[in-house]
Amino acid sequence: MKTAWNQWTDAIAKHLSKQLSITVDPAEIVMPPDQKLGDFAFGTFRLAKEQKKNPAEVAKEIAETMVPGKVPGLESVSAVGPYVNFTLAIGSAVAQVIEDVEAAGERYGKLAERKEQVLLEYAQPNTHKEVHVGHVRNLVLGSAVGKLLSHAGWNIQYVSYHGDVGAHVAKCLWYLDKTKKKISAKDKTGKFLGRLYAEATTYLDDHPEAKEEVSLVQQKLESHEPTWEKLWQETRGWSLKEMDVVFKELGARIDRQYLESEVVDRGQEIVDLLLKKKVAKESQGAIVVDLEEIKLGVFLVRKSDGTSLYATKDLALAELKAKEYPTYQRSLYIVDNRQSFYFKQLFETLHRMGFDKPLEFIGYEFVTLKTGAMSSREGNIVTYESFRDAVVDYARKEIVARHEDWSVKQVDETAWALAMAGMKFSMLKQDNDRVFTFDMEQALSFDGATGPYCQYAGVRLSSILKKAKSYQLTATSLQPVFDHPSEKTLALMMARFPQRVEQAAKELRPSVIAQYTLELAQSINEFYRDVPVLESKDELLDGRLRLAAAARAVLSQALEILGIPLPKQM
RNA sequence: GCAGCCAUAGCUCAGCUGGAUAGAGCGCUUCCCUGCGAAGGAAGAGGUCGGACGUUCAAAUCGUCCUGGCUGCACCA
Repeated sequence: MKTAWNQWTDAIAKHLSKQLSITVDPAEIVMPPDQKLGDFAFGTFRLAKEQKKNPAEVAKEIAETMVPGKVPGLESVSAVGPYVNFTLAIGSAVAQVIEDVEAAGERYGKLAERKEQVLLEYAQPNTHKEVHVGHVRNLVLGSAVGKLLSHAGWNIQYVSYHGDVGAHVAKCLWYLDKTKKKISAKDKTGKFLGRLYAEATTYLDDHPEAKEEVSLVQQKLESHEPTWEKLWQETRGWSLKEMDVVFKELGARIDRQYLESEVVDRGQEIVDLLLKKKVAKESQGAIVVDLEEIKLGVFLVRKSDGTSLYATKDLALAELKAKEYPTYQRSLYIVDNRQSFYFKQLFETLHRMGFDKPLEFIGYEFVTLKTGAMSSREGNIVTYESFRDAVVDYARKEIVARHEDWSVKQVDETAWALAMAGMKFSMLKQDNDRVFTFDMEQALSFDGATGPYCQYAGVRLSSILKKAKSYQLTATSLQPVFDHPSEKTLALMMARFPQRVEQAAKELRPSVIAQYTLELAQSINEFYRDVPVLESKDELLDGRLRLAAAARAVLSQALEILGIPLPKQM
């Protein structure tokens, strides 16, 4: 379906093409920097060059000879400098956008459905460690990328991957055993294990001689020694259960949970295969893939003691994914940018072993603190839980201050919606390739460019619509009665949504949608500031209410991509 | 040494498939609630778009070089 926006630019481009006897692409119809100049603009640079004339003159000629009425909905044409500016009539423009949104309903802004499957790997916290704000960025970003691609029509399969074996597990369990910690029922959490892991790390720094003991534990774990195996399975369960809760809270969908333990054996087989195919070779006792000639260094796939490492398992994981999802068209990995070099090596190695399925790496910069990098060693990790609790508490306090009469349930539900908005929006509003400096003080603000700000605009519209229920609507069909510039600004903003979704999906950048949501919220603010909806009469009242409802629908769609709910009240 | 990312207002960031006076938010200075909710809005101060050269009618945007910061680069994950 052609959107209102495309209809306008197409019509203008077509008319210009005809009048000037040249081909004007609709993409050449752009937006002026200031809406006072017009709603659309056409730069005459190319034309002027061809005709060897001054661009301003060309613009003036076009504007003078063009009859606005020839293009439906167009009100006026004017030349400013080298640009021809086009202004739409408010009434019909707004009505057209509302009709678009109403007709599309839930599908507004969504691109044509396609069958192709996309694998999206994200959510890779390890077991036996704490889930911290760094993981939150991954989870929130991954979910948004998935939603974005869904809107663009792809069939997304969300996949998580957890390191449940390896040195860090051995370290944690070794320390648990060594210190003979008493474990109470409430200790059976991933958080508890994460703290143990941190303590173990500190201990080992002071007692490097104990590393041999850890190594021994790791060997016992890898040889499935029954007592250790049992402890491993039990503790892993705590972590996985906790992650499950975290993912659910953040609305991070997982269709298939992969664990390193299920690919480690196959990984070793693949290394043997690579050796046989001479893709890999022995070096200093270890097995590597030499990628020096393409400046990718050497890729270690098996340690000299014969045990596996990350790469060993990732090779097998790629294979397993391809086996379980044989028809996938794209396979995305949402991973910390610090691993981009590693992933280049991995993809190249997969390629050399004959793996020809498409793979894409989506990197994002890490999360740091004002006081410096987060490190379990220094114990300055901001855990997901502490972050969430602080934001929820803050939200609750703000709500109670405004609504003394609300029930506990109402306060809790709304606090949750605001907290999620605050957390997610702050993580999504900036681009992936920017280091995110986590600042609790900033996180605890719902003013300005924040998630709650966006929600507030929607809530205000809801408030108007709710009050309007007592009004008697007289008109049934939408009339082009709109007359305020703020109505048009809002409508044009709504009309731009589909193309922003398309852009964001193409670039895999949820920040495009976050920025759009802010702009839309601002337009909504202008609208209800300037336009007295409930004081309007008859068709105008009806039209404005429908504009408000449509605007709220678009806002809600945009927020949905970001994983942010729109509360009824706040 | 090799590679990747970043550099735009005091701070946090948009804008980057070249185009009209470089935009938000925070903070700061003033205003606006008996008005469809002030988690809002209006106004103001604040910028050599890191630097140089180049391409172009036109560069924050493209290219080259440089500077500064961050991050990777063999037995961690």
